[in-house]
Amino acid sequence: MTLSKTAHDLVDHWDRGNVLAADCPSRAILQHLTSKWGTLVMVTLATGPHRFAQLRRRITGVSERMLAQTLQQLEADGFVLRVARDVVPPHVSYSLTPLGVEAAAHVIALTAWIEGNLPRICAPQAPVAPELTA
Amino acid sequence: MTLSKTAHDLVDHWDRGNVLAADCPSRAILQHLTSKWGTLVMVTLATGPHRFAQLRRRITGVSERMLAQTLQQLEADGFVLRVARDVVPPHVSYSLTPLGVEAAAHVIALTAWIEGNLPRICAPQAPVAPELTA
DNA sequence: CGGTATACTAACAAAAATGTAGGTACTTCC
DNA sequence: GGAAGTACCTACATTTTTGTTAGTATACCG
Repeated sequence: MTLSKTAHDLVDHWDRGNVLAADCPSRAILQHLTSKWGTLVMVTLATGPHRFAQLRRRITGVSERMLAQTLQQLEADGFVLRVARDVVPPHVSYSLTPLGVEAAAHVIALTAWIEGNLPRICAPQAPVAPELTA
Repeated sequence: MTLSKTAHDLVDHWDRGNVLAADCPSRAILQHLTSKWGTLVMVTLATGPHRFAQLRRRITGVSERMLAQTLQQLEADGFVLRVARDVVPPHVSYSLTPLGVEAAAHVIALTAWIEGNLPRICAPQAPVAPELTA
């Protein structure tokens, strides 16, 4: 009986993820973490807990809607922790969970590499491709 | 004259990127690398050169259109190299440039972490959030 | 000779992401 | 007292992304 299917393990046979498989849950997680704002939220929260408005000010360009949505998603995935104090002018604090800290380490490595190598990346090729710029 | 603006350096004063700034070019690069298919293409090409149809078969779920678009973008950014042999049934080979190899290392670290920790991520929380699942 | 494969592009359509505006309930600052 | 700040949500509008279908020129397989 060593090859039982254990049927429930992870909703499916994904005891180990495979992002190249379209229906593997790992792909959804990857999308959340690498979404336009998800990455930036992770990077920012890695520097310490932030309040909603505070995040919004640091991450230039996010709308309230997108920030809220992104935070909820990351919270659902277990990467960020939301702590709300029930006071009258609302006070909510967002921070990374232990799992979030691990994940953040990787996205930070990527963003840091990009930031540090921007000159190399922008310089040579990339002749201002007309429509691919955006 | 040590503080000249050198006006062109990087289209702007971005000698070092800052993804938190909305108009910093690093943010666009980040988007390309972390786009839905961009990440998967990088991961796949990191295992060696691939032809178009080959990539399409390995990355489950991409449409031809998206794959072509993604490849062009990554090529413009200087991460992938496209080599076309002008033969009648077209033969094109895609591979990572040295810059691409460096970038790929980071996205691979992230995807590998996710794949390896899927049980931890899916297990506890994430009670199948109704609409955030997708 | 008909079907399949290659590497795409163009045109059109549908779906998903994102932005905007307005509202809430109450407090602090000027 | 009026303005601004807090942390959001809801509805609506727009933008972006993604998918679908068809087409190209030619060669190989049976």
